[in-house]
Amino acid sequence: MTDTTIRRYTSERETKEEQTAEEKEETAVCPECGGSLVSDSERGETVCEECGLVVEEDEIDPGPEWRAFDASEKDEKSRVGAPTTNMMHDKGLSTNIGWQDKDAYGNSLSSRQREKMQRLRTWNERFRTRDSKERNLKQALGEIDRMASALGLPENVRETASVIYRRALDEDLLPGRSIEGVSTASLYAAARQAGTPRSLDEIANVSRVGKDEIARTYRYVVRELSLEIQPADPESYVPRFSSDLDLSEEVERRARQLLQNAKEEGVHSGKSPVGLAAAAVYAASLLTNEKVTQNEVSEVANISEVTIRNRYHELLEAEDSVHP
DNA sequence: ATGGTTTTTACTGCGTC
DNA sequence: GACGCGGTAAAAACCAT
Repeated sequence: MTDTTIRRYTSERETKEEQTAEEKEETAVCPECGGSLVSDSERGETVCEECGLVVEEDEIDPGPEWRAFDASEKDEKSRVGAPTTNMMHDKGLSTNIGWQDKDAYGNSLSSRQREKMQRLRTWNERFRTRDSKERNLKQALGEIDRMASALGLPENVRETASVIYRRALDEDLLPGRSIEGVSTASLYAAARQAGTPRSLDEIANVSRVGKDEIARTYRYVVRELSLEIQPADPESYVPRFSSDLDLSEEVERRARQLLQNAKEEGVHSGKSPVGLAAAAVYAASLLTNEKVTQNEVSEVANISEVTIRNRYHELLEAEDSVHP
């Protein structure tokens, strides 16, 4: 690294001291060979140009964290100013009006002035939070949209999800939770409400937050907004699975029938709806001679083959006891 | 935290192509 | 021999308490 780079780091605020210090360093000589020394601020070392001897190590780099190539980058990357944070809706950049009722010189304000400042504080706060909610919403809706299209969910589900999110926002459910998490939970809830459920795993795959956080947030949102969401109906998975497996309408119809019988027999309780649906599709494919393997079904349903086996036996038993 | 239930994992044996 | 299928035991995950 040459000294031109060093200059660039500090060009804006080069002071006399820095310049003289720099010159002193460059005119210093290597104790080994007498060659001139060069400081490499990127490595934090001072080395001899001639023999490569490292004279100083672990120096502190006085420059900004990264190289800046133009004025705007310099603004972003300089060490000056309060750190921005995502913890606050506006990254901590908005204006706050102090509470002390002092002017810039520290003198107390007249009562008239005090009232004025109080009104300003009130309005400032109002605008700021309204803006923040809108920004928040905008981001969340974008996120919901992204995930919904990734999952192939229709328009009405997105609508429902945004409504849920908006309610969560209005009820002040957001503090302490991430926008990502709440929007994902809203989408999950909406998909279930609309009868086109996606499993937690599928949702987690397209979301930026992990499965457990989604589940936690989902429970919370459902409870706080007292949303009524029934456990997913196995039948609602059937169309998706059968179309993923290129199966006919006939199979789909048969699978539904199996599930309805099972429902009347009360076979499913506590069993995962996805497993039931997968088993029904598999059983139906056998009954209609459009065989798919257990493995294929387990792939599209994200369920183990063992579960499919267990469930489809139960389904067939239920079918027998209803039918001849 | 705990215990009961369900699901998954891993392994095995059997029959078929 | 690879594949599909069935079964089992033990581990892991889930859920209500």
